[in-house]
Amino acid sequence: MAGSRPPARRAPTMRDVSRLAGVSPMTVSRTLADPGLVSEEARRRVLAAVDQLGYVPDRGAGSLSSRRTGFVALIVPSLINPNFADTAAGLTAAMRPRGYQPLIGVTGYSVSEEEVVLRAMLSRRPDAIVVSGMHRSPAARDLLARAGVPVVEIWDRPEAPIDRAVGFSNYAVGRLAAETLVAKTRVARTDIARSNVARTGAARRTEGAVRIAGLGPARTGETRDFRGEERLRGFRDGLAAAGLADAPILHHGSVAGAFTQGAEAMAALLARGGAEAVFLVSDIPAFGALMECRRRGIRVPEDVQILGFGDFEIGRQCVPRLSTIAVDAAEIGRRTGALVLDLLDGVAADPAVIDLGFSLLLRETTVAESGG
Amino acid sequence: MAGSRPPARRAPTMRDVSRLAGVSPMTVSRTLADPGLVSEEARRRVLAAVDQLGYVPDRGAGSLSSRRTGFVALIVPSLINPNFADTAAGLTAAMRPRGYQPLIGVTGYSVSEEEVVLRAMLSRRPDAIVVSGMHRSPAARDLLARAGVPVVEIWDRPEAPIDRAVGFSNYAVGRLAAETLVAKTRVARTDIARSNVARTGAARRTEGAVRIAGLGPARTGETRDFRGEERLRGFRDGLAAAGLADAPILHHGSVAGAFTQGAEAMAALLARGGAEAVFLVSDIPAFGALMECRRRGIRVPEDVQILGFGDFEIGRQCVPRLSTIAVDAAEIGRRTGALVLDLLDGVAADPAVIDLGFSLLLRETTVAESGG
DNA sequence: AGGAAGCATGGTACCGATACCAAAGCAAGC
DNA sequence: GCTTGCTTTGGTATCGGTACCATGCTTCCT
Repeated sequence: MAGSRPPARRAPTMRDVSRLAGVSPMTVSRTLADPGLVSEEARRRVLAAVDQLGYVPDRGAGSLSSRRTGFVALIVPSLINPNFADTAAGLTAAMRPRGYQPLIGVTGYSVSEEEVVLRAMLSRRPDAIVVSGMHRSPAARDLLARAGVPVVEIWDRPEAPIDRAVGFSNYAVGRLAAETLVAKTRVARTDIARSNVARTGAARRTEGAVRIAGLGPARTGETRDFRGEERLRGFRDGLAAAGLADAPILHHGSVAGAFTQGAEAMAALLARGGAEAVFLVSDIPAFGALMECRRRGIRVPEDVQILGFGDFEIGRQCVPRLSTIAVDAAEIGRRTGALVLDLLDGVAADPAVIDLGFSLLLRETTVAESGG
Repeated sequence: MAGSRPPARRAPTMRDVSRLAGVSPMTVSRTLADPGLVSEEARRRVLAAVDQLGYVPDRGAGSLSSRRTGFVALIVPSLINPNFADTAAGLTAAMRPRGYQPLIGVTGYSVSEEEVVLRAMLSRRPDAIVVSGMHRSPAARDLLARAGVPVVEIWDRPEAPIDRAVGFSNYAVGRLAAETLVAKTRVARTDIARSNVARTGAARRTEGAVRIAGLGPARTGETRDFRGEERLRGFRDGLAAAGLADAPILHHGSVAGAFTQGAEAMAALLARGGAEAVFLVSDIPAFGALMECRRRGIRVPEDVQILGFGDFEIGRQCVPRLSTIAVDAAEIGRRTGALVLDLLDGVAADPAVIDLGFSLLLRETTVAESGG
């Protein structure tokens, strides 16, 4: 009958293989771990026995003895966020050929949950730990510092890393966003003045205070998007440096359902009088904001310019294509994987902090450079 | 200096805790596993020692002895696909409160890779295995059947499950898609005839053969999206049942970069004369197709109706909102988690195959029911 | 020829927890 | 008072591998 399992007869062990092959268990172990150590003849017999029995080694048992588990803990806020999914995929791809298995822990952006997840990971004795961001509870930081294995903080650029870091400065992303929108607003006004369009909205925009807004996560509550907050902080500072200290910065709620949050934040901004240009801390809410504009017949970029962050696939595909500040999420994963492998091999030549940087991708939700 | 780790002094063991607390290791073990078994006094002393030493039990060692690892293997084609990410999140949420750790394996839709990943998982001796879909290599199926632990196939509705299954019939989804588009095409023609619009394209559509198309994955190659293929098969059969056996079914390539694939497939379809209505096997390429239409000034749903699958967040947010056939990906994960817990507790009351069904969500990329 | 060095193999002692059984301590029942 | 049974605790073996050391044999060198 479907649904029944064979009575769980014990899986064959190395001892079973060794008996069948007529060698000692040690020879079986060596054959599987480093075939070069055993004779051609022994290897042949062992592999035949492995095949015949369908033997799959128990790495848990091996780990206990060798004190290497082959696990790499990866703790991220969410797997739904394509950025972290990409990073997880990149890390996995880099490490699986060497037999490492990622242990993925998801915190749901919760500070307290990170600690719980971290404890669960540590009980599996990972050979290395990869965590996102640089902000965490003191207890969590302490657990990491005492873990006795390589620790890599990713997706940020800590001043004082616990051990290593692979990422970029979220604060600098925000600064660049501010500078970009300040410049683009100037371009837009020039274009409008030059083309002498008599539309009310456009006409109004060529005079008066520059209106640039930022939309990002709230800085309170149990769930926190610290990296988004950093970008928003950099953005605010960047605007202040350009003399726009009173620019509206609107905060939306929890990071879950980010599409909707972007739409709602944009609606709130419009209710407050709108803006000429808006920075959103992620492409996901930026897409939501873009769609909100479309629903209301607000033209992008003519009426409102939109700048996102992350270079998500969705921003490349939508119409108009989203201008964004790009980071290579998969590369963060791959680079972290390579670094971890080096550290585990004792070949740690890299600097403590690897800054992968970011790049500005001006597409269709910001205005083009003023021609001539 | 940043980047240096403390010399990896051995982590404290249960023995260290027992010495500090003045009890035997067994009492420590019991305190942690089932506190009700030890006296108030002993429990207090043990917990204090645990706290003082920062002891984290080694579950690998425990597993070896108890023959329960607390791992649940989850093998999916991709984590980038939000559907599987949602399912993974749902499964994780359901199982973590009971101390189970998901071991996520990603196959990249590759048949041969699934076998490799499965072997890697088996070497960790998971207490249960969850795999997506029902199509796999004979060797992989054999490994699963002999694993000696509960096996749950998800995201499909196998006739002969290896053990258990939680999902829905992808074939039936395709049939429903066909029926839906046949009906919707009739509605659209009626509307157009009634409103007497003189537009060339519209006029042409009220006569001649119904043109309904399907866009989905190729059925060859090393990477296969079997579930998408099933939906497309059901769609083709559904059209044939409606007398449209010669409807164009276009296949796109690898499942990676599905946004672009949808756009390209739509472009190819338009090059072949277009269609009145199109079914795409996932919302991701459906969104790509929708944007391709927008780039070309083709109106949706007036000129082309689009129906997707999956009810992804993106389809809820985009303009126009995507009509789709919805499945609850997170619920598949949660339900699977609950089933696995029951099986591990020996409370297996559920039927071998749990069909969660699906539902039709008619939003804005298909025409509304004809008024009156 | 004698000894050093290297290769292939095996034996033994763990790794750090839990299962299982034994036993001590104590209260209740006759 | 002694047995019975429950609660609480501890000792010992073991889970399935690998580290480490020892051994037998061959090869090569002086």
